[in-house]
Amino acid sequence: MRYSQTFIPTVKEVPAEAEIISHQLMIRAGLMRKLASGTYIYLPAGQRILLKVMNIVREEMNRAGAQECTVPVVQPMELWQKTGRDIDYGETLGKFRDRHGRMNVLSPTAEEGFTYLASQEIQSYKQLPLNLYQINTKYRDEFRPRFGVLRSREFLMKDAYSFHATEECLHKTYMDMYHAYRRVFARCGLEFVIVEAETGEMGGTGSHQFTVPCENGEDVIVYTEDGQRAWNIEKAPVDPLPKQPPVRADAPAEVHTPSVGSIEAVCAFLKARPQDLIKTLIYKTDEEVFAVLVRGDHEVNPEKVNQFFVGHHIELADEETIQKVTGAAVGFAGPVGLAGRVGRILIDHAVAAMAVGITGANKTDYHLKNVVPGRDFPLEGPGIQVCDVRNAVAGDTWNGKKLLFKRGIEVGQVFKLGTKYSVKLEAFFLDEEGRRKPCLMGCYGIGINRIVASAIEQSHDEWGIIWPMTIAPWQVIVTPAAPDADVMEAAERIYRELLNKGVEVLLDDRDLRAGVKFKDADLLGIPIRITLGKNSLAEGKAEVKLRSEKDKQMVEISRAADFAAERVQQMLAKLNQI
RNA sequence: CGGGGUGUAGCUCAGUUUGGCCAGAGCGCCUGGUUUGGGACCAGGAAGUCGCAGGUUCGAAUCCUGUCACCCCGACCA
Repeated sequence: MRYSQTFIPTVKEVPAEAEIISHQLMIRAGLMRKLASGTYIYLPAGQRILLKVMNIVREEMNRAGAQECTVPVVQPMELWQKTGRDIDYGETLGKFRDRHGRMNVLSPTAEEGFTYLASQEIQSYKQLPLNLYQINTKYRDEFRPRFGVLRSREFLMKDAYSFHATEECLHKTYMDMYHAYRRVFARCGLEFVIVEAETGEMGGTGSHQFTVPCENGEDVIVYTEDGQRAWNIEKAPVDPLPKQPPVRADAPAEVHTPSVGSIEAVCAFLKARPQDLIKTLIYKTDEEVFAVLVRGDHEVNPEKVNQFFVGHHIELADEETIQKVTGAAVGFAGPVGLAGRVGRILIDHAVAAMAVGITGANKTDYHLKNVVPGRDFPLEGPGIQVCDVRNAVAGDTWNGKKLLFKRGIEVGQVFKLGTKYSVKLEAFFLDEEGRRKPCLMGCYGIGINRIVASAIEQSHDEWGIIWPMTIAPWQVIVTPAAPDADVMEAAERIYRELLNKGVEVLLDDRDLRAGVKFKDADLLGIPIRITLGKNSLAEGKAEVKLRSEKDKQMVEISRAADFAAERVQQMLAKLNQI
């Protein structure tokens, strides 16, 4: 392709709207433009990259035995009402009413669509397993789109759904997909970490996330110091802390703490440290109010709490409920005398390990000091449980191994769904003995746009993007660096040779100074550049430079195309060989 | 949805506190010339209802009211 014929509008200045490097470079390199908050137009170079990623994903899905379909983006609301996800998804679910008054959903994911299909088509165990996927636009009306394409309202997702008669069969496909995912991300040139993930409200039986470590990631990865285990922070377990040696403590005493509700405020007021406090949070489900106790410097992990209320949605209680249960305003709840006033009390191990602490007094504007867990409030009894309900923090261990932390971008997730959707949408089959059973399901997602953004986050320098060969918009750029006709001619010849060899090559035939061409080539991140200048031409040589390396190499002009084509093959092979 | 911030030329921004002599700069774009291996130089030029709608005023980018959009933090998120 000739640069003069392309539409690659690069920009010098950093766009004001872009905060993180991948977002900045995607705009600066002319890959995309914003249409509205969280929605982007992909320009030709960006589109080429997306297509390359999609093709890698497609090849690996097909290799793993999944078959490609397409399910409509616009789906009837009734389908979503059957699974209850019209409610569960809340405001994030995009919907609109059509001219007939029917409500429609803009698909944020497609369990419903594929399970509907299975419910219509699958009758016998002989049809199983079945593994179907699509690569299609998804829409989520995010509260706050951000970080360019890392959290956008509209995005491309590869989503696969598998149907099985047995747990073993589900597990086999799950592992096939797991390995296919490893291949996908490796081929895209990404460094990634596989973490154990929470199955959340979906009540599934297992899940892994594929995460690209980088500063700008929204997810937190927790891993053991020996690298043997890794989790999403939502899932990461922690060892109970050692019980602190008992101290002589007087009976609990009320202290007047007017309007001092937050942890920081209490600390400042009582000259205490956050770890000396016991935080009491009041939660509710649709049928019960319960309390969670964590140390003042710890955070409740809602996913861990959720394990105790499978199938229910938990949320922080409203002011009115808190007032009713504790008899005090928000900020003054405490465990002393709380048993019996709430359905359950979950006490984090770290709280149980405390010798003495400060808590709310269940009385507005008062706290209690000298509170000794076990003495002043029970650590066991009906509805009372000491357990792991907080986020891991620096210094924590698991099985005695130190836990370390990293930020990351989630680019894929595999998930054993169980029968949640097949039961609700009646995707049943008859087994060998004629019994009617719901299909066991797995679902498997990959964020196509996120792969692109993470590749940039992970591979760039001060000049621009450095694409892995497998997903680069072009493999080679030929840059005539002088306006002379013979230089241009030599470049043309190399360009045609490369085209004939099937190399994806861009010829920078623009009437511009060499510096501008170099800047654009670097910004765009094309892996190999062949430069022709007056001097090198006089010596019969062309210069070959890898985007990822500083050094250039002089090659005989007659061999330049061959040389570059070989390098392309080597670089592709290196990424594809796994 | 709560908190903070920003809307002025295609882009990045100054000007708003203290209303008028204030429609500006750099980059980009167009024309001509010189230049030609790391975002060239000179000369000339086009380009903005100052987000939008009201209001105050002799006079509004600037003050007031409303509204919209965008960005950041938080809450939320298979």
